[in-house]
Amino acid sequence: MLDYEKAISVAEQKCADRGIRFTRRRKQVLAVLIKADAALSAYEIAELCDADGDSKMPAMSVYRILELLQDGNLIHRLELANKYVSCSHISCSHKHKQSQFLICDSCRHVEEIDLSSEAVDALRVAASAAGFNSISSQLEIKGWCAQCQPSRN
Amino acid sequence: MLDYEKAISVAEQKCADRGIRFTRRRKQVLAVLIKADAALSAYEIAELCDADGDSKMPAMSVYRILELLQDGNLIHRLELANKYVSCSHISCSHKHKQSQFLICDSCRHVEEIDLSSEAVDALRVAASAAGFNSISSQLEIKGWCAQCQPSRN
DNA sequence: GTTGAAACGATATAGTGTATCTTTTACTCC
DNA sequence: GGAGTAAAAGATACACTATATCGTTTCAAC
Repeated sequence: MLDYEKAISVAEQKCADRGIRFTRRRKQVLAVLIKADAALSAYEIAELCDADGDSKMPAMSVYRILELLQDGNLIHRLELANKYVSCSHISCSHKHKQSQFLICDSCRHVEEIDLSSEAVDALRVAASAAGFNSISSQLEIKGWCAQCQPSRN
Repeated sequence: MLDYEKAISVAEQKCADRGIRFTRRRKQVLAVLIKADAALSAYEIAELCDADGDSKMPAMSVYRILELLQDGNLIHRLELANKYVSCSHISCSHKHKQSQFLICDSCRHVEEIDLSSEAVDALRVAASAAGFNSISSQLEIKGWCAQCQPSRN
């Protein structure tokens, strides 16, 4: 899990750089995602904000804020399963054009990994052979983490 | 695109083997998927059945039939994009435990490919290093086919 | 304080999918 | 051929994910 305090301060700085506010709502959403350390749906995020805070978080706000956080590279949207996860590189200077995710099909824990360039090249070659000139910079792979044994395949 | 007649006859045989009927509705859904040669949503399939046939195809029936066809390994469900596609191996004896798909983000054309064992191994190794003991037997990769240039990444 | 843009709230609605119950179809047994 | 039976299909309701739109609030600059 990320260093929470550091991630929040980085997020504050990034918002300042973009000339936008890092409001209570935005902080709530990011905090929930960081603390969850798993992929959450927008509505799950709203519920956790409700539980955490004082006032009700509308789902619409969550969607707006998720989009904003995504534009700031603070979170990622996982298309497999329609869920969202905090970027594991918020608080490091590491630039990453590519995003690769392992998603546990059981507990939804997400690991953001760096595939070897050989592995990525192998995918590109296979894609090229099948007539695909380019592949997405985001790769999502479902699996089962060490804590969860595969129940199905 | 698949040999339509052959694929249908194989599907008939597979249903007979399972002791279930290959009804008009089931044939309609499979036929639409084979002829489309692209990933379709359940509701798109229903619409195409409507256009093709004489009576209205209810969406619920489509979902039921898709599940049944999937159980018979006649089609695949693509979780990226919530769409369905006919199995490219319907009419060949080729057994495939693994399924790997390239999905064009623009035209939704799907290629079912066979990754080299080296590429798959590289993914497994990376997953293992990140604490994932096993990965899904279905891999979905978004990209852009030769006809569609990448508009975004 | 006024103003204006950003942020948020609220409602409506579209798309995807599941649950449940009823009706129809088709096969078997007589 | 007709009744009984189970599979298949129809129909309705509803949950979840997501977007569109419009009104309201907040906050910083002036």
